[in-house]
Amino acid sequence: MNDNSDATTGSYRLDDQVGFILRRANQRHLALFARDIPDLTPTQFAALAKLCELGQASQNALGRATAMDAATIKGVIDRLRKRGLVAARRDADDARRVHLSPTKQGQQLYEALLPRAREISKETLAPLTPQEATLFLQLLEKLARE
Amino acid sequence: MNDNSDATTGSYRLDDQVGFILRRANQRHLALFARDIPDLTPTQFAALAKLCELGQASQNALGRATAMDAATIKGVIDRLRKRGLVAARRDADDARRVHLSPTKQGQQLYEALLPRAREISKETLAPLTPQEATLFLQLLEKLARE
DNA sequence: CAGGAATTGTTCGTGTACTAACAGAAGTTG
DNA sequence: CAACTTCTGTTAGTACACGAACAATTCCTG
Repeated sequence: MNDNSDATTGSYRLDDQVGFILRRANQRHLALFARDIPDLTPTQFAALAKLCELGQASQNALGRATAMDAATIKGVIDRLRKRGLVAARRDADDARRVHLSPTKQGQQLYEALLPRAREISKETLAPLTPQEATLFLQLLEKLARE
Repeated sequence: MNDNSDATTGSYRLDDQVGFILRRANQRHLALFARDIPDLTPTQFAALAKLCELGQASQNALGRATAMDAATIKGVIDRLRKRGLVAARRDADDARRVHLSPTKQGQQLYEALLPRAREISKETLAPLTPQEATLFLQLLEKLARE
């Protein structure tokens, strides 16, 4: 009964902990992204991509759609606006809201980067067989939910 | 042949990309950690845990063992030193090196937190069955390698 | 409709994370 | 042994990421 699978007894090796391996897997993905798309961070690309998917959104709504809190999405959008990829204006119906939409330039950049973005996902999963990759994504999605 | 599994054609949905889900999974883990161990960040705990496992290490070597670059591990160690959890002294044999070891307090804190750390790993994997969790960790490790 | 509650966005502070550039020490090789 | 290279740690700069506190606006409910 000392097989280390119990959460309260047995040895604890940092290298075997989900959190630690998750962090390293994320690091590897970030490195691939930075190599293939150096002009945009993964976070910035996520915000731009989701905004292009949606067509438009308020700032906080875009943050929720991309799993960024209000403080984080603000910085990301500020940088995308500064580069002319995203347009912002005050919402007419709700004076609190900032209405966001991709600029033509933002839309074009997004579409131009799509092949590379697909390639990055592929490379990230390259250590797995196609069957393993499919299964992995299903399990990972379960972990991420909530 | 338009099943979206090709890396160069088909639709691209942000929500289905490895990198995006990986980031969300990591976020969920970080939230669990912060809830159960509010006094230490996951990174700080990783550095302390690995240093306790090894007994001692140079600063950069500890960084490599915990997947942190030189700039990152410095900040982490600075904070652990400030809290009296890690002791540092210049290495006698190699004047470049900073020799690190856990203090008695650091060792005690590490051991006191172990049950909670195990619980966090367990909670993180809770959405999966034990069989799924084992498989998931194997696949994740493959992705993280390199 | 008035007053409390919830939402939106902003700011501040702390903590990763990585790049680039640097200085000093140690190792390698002609 | 001298030049080159590598390794160690440090600093500066940029970019997430989150909690907490805040003001303005809108919503809800009595």
